[in-house]
Amino acid sequence: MVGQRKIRLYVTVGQRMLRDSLLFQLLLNDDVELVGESETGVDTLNRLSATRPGVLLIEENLRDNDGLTIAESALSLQPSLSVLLISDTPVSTGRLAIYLEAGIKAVVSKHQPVQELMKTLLYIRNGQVYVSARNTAADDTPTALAAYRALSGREREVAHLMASRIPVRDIAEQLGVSCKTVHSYKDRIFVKLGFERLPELILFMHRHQHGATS
Amino acid sequence: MVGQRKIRLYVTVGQRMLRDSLLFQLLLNDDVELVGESETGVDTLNRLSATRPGVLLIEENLRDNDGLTIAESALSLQPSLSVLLISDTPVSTGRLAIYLEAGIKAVVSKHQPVQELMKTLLYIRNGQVYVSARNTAADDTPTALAAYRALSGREREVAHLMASRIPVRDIAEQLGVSCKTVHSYKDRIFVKLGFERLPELILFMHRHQHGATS
DNA sequence: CCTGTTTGTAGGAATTTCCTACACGCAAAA
DNA sequence: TTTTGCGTGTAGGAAATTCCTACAAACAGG
Repeated sequence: MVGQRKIRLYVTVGQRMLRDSLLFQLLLNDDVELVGESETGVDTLNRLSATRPGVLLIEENLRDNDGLTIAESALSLQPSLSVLLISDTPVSTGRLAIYLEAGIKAVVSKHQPVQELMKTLLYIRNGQVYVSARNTAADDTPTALAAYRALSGREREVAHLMASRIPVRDIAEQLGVSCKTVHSYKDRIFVKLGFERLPELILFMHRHQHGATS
Repeated sequence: MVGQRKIRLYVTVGQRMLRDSLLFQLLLNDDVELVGESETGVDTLNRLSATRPGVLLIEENLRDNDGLTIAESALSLQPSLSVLLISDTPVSTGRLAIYLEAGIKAVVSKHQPVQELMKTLLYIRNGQVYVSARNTAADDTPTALAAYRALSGREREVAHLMASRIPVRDIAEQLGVSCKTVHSYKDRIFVKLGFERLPELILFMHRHQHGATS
């Protein structure tokens, strides 16, 4: 129901730290199967036929070459490949058009939240093109913010407590309800905000004041 | 026993994607409390006194200023601050000396694995200086690799299966042991390799061939 | 041969995740 | 105004996970 087969992912990102942290995120999703990774463009092209990825996640600026160029070569080698480009700067409409023209399925800028990357990845998994609503930076979590405002009172309380790392059992005690109930809130909050785990909530709450305890 | 109080962390990283993904990692640790984040140096200095962080994680190259300069200003404002600099390039000994001279507690390069960041953060939490064994890149996971070789046969089997995302219950079945046993292996593997969750193992296994299924 | 460590195996308790349930209240529809 | 329906506060169950502890057989030294 979720989607289709696993995403055979190849990642080409120069800096280890970024590559690692993106991978740690992406690999949390069961549907993502890492088939290869490189730091450079040529290496990527060399290993392409051996790894046969379904999606290539590639940085725009590689030290040996332009990600776009590499992507084009990769596409000619394996036309079924879905390429997701990670650009260093927000992408203008004009530039986006060039990318799409080249056969790239989506572009995400490094100025967008990580979650965008995962979302985009899921969208393009089957070869569809995906143009993010707003790669012009400016507004971050419009969706999540709206969703937050839609939380009920109780849900907000729990969200706030959770973001403060108060253990479920203590929250339950403080609110005078059972742990089960708190878990229910937790589930609902996560579903409503579209989060998967605590750090996302912590960060989100931190970024949006989220007011006082009560 | 673990350590001391929580780490009041301030993060200054320009690109949202990197900042987010680092934060998601760091916030997985209960001891890390995010007190603030900025994209720029001046903003960081402005918010310093209001947030009173214990550790400042700051990029070397900020768009408005040099991370080192900002760090120095921050240190003069709040001498107790532990600064952890994230450099874009591997750090030479000479450069390291300059940094330490300036009062910075540690430097991690973007070419090092993310885990280094967390490790370093924990080390410097109380103001100690921490010089990573090898920021000269070259060898990645020397520790983990050695640890991997030290795994017992059964442990390797389980590690391999887990890295393939085979569910615990299936692994148990395949090996003809109880789920509990598989969990024990899992625990031991994670302890031995120093990992915290599955993506780390998956990535590690992927990077080290680790041979066939059996 | 005695002893300490590793390895294969597993149990228990507490927590978490993922669902389902259900009464109540408010709101829109009829 | 009566009905129908959705959101909200509350909670239970099943399965999975985490974190410990246990323990016998194998092995490694001394």
